[in-house]
Amino acid sequence: MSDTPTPNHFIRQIVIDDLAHGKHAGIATRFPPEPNGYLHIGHAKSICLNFGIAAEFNGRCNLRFDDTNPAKEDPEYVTAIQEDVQWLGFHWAELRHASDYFELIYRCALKLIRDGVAFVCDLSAEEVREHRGTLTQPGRNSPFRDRPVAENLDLFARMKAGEFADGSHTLRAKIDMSSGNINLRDPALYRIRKVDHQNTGDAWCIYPMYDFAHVISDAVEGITHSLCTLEFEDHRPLYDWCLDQLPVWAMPELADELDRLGLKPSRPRQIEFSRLNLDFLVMSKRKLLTLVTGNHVNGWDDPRMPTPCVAFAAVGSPADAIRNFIRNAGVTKQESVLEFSLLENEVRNDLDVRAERRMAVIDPLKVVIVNLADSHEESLTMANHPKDESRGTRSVPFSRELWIEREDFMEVPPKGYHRMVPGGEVRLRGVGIVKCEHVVKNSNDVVTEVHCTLDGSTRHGMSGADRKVKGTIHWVSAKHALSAEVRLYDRLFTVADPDDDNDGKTYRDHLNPNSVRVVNAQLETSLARVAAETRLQFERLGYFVADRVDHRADQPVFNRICTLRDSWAKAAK
RNA sequence: UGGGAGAUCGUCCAACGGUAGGACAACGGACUCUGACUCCGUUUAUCUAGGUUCGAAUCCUAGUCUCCCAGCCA
Repeated sequence: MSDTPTPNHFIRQIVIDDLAHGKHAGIATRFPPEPNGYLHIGHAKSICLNFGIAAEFNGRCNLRFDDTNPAKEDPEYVTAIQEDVQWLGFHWAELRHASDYFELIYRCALKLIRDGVAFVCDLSAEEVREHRGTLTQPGRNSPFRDRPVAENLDLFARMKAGEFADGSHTLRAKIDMSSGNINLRDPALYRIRKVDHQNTGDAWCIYPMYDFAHVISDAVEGITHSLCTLEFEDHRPLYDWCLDQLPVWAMPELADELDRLGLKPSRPRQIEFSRLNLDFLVMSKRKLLTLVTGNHVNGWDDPRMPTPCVAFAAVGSPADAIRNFIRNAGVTKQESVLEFSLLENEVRNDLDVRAERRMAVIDPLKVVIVNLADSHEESLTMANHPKDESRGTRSVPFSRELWIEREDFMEVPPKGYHRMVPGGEVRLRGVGIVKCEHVVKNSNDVVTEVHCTLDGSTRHGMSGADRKVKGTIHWVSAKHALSAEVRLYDRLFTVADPDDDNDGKTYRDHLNPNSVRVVNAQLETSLARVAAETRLQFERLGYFVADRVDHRADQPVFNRICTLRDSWAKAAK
């Protein structure tokens, strides 16, 4: 979609160099989510990176579910994740599961045992922890570390056969209990979990750990560049150890299974990059889940959630804007927190060109044009887009009584105020210049009506129409107005870093009580005809989208995507 | 006190021994039938200290700060 050149970054450069040196015939990447939750905008970076690199260099990118922990996973998430990837505009070469490779991974484990570099350990989780040592002290060998190969083979077969209880045995790599890198202190490769798996059912009761399954999955799929986030940096030595021990591209005992699955293995390289973080948001799955279960938001598709497909689609952010935002954010190993305004900027840029304009009044105040007849009624023709004639025009009914935005009138204006004031003039968008002649108040001194006269010589198309006035305000004909529910969303948290609990407060203490405001708005009539999910600009207010599920012609519901930039509000504050 | 990684405007990203540049933000101005969009301008940065070099963000040395790791999670 973008016509700007792809910005370079260190991973892209590695790929370019690898290709230039003939290291690979073609490049292959993968996006490997665990189906244990919904994706959020942080994942979108990985999606854009992996699929983007593959697309740019005519490679392939698989969508692979890293489903090695059946207790936490659910098919609901595998469906949702696929939708997210597609919503972002990407297509996978193959849809795979790590669980597709359980047989291959099992045979790899067998080789490790035969080669004397893996053993069955009878230690409990607690005991393993005690043997592991600490960050500064080396661990101690398991008493089962030197079991003979035959015994390991037998025990591992019995683990697989279901003879042992969960947690009673593990298969562990035999590496180095004194390593400064804790991942190398004889890490677990397999554990027993007698639970059904969302993809393989009850076929297995032993499941490979991430470190073991992921590297083999990468290798058998022929992934050339295995891109992951920074926290896996110190797993890389284990990743490479597995590759050294298990040249899956040259293991005869894997041939039939590889063939069955149509796989062509090669040696992958792991490269780490920093996560995408946004201020005023939390990203951890646990915290997001709490927001949902604690009813702080209305479900995973609440527009305030940082989830890409469900929430961004719900709130109407175009996928293009998300992709541009991520492209502009770059790829580095530096940990960073992006300002939310970067995202908003992309959304506004995108919507400014694509969204048609309409008028809506969110906080109505009655205006009566006293020099028009009671029965006055006409139809004005207004452009749908100020910079794109091809978007056509629409007719907007105009009559004697209108709604304007309450904040567009002030009895005692501050200096610099360009809108309607007693005795002052202002332009009604598409109509002409009106002068405020009189104000009606109720017993509480609240303004209930503003009476104006319309200067006929300034009507649209007349010679006086060019006369300058400071302000132009939007309006809706009261007689024709459509009453509608409009949901005004704001940021979910009041502080830039809700995760910071140094002051003793948690992210829950920083929830914005006004993150959503539901109002009854008055819309121009044409808005009855828009389809759900249509994105529009309500002039001077912001970008809005017709709610994908709740919007109906007879009962319109719009969500605010974001406001327009408002330099007056800023100056007035 | 172990292992791994990272430090450039307020924020993010460039600069790969040769003028520290861009985006966003902020500020000022122009334009405007959206206080939008657009346009113009301004402010602000190389973690510190040494060294090498005609020349250092970049190379070397020594510090400092930040992040990650002690799941049979990923």
